[in-house]
Amino acid sequence: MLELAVLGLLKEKPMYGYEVKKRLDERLGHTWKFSYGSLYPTLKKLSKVEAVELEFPDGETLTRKKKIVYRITPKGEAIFEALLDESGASATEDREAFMLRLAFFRYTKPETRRRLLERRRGYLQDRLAKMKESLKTLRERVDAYSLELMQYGANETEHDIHWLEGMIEAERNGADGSQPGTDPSRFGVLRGETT
Amino acid sequence: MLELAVLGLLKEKPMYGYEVKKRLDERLGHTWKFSYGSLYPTLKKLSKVEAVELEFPDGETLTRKKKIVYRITPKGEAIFEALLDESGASATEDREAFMLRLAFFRYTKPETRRRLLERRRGYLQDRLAKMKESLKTLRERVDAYSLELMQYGANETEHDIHWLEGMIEAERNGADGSQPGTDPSRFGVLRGETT
DNA sequence: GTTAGCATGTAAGGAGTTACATGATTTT
DNA sequence: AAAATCATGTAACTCCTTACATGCTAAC
Repeated sequence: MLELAVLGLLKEKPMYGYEVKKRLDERLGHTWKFSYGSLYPTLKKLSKVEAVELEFPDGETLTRKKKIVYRITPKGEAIFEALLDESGASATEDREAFMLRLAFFRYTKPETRRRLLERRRGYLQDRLAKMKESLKTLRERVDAYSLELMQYGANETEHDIHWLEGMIEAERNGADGSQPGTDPSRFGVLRGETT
Repeated sequence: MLELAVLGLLKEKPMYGYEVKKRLDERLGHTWKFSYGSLYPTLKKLSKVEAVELEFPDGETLTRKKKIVYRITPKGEAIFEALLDESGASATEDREAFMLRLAFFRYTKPETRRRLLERRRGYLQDRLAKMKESLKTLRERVDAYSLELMQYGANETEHDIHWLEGMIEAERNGADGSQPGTDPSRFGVLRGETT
């Protein structure tokens, strides 16, 4: 996960490790968090397989400590694509994995996007049906707190299905040749202007 | 997490490991999942510290394989309470940890419940403010997919704050002596009857 | 001049997963 | 009699966290 996220972000521009974390927190912090204790080892690992290269902004040699800019290499781009493709069950069943893929949708083919969105929708529809079943049979047998939690889950799932539906629709209306991810009007299904 | 969940569920009645997983999936599967590969080692660990005791339903000795009922012991109840109490930052900042606590609210004092709910609300309010800030500054700099993701996050957070507000209110109206978790009318903030 | 935030890293360990392996029981 | 589901378990491994450690730089 972290490798995919880091490479995906470095595609935008070279960055410090610190900045990588800050930006990923901004965009994905809602769904997925990680610590510096996993970030730096990951960057190290990526540089060991030559997916990223290091740069020292002061012009000093590598003896100088602190402040390292990481830049993605062509090999890194290839690894990124491989990781993005390798989206088996995890990318549809795991919320975090799915959201991470969504964050990098602009690097995927329209067809890949549609497939992922529809699989996720299908999975959630399935789960929603099961949740409603459980709610029916358990309504009298569990306490109010557990029930509230289950109801919350069902509501959220329903909401998510709606959201996905809107995005699938938007993909359909924009997938005929327009550049991916440049037209904001295709989205905003749930926008509701919170300001 | 798993230890807390398993002990909490076993407080209801003795069960097979298999049943433990099924029931936890029903109630918490929306937020939190686990595999049998972690369940059985956990049960083993719990029995090693005498938090649970084993029972063989066929009346056979332990030579007989398969089908083991686990029953929580007084020591297990103590461990459960300790784990439930030890809710530092994780229980308010980590969605899964918070939801797990919520599932066992009926075993906590009204005061503990109020504290947890309010801390979680405070945390989400904080994050929402930061998310809105990010949205403002990033609106022109990131692609539509990332933006949609961030907007989704903000919407969901707002929704969650509302939900918590309803529960805090419900706690206030029901915390004056009524048995915890027995009056379903205190809830249903988001119910909306999905059937 | 001290607090807050920027910036990087490591060692030990926790909490799970995946894949495998086995066999009983129920349903079709 | 085959397939699904019930039921239990282990070994190797992955991914990440926590706690620690260091030092720079900007703001107040």
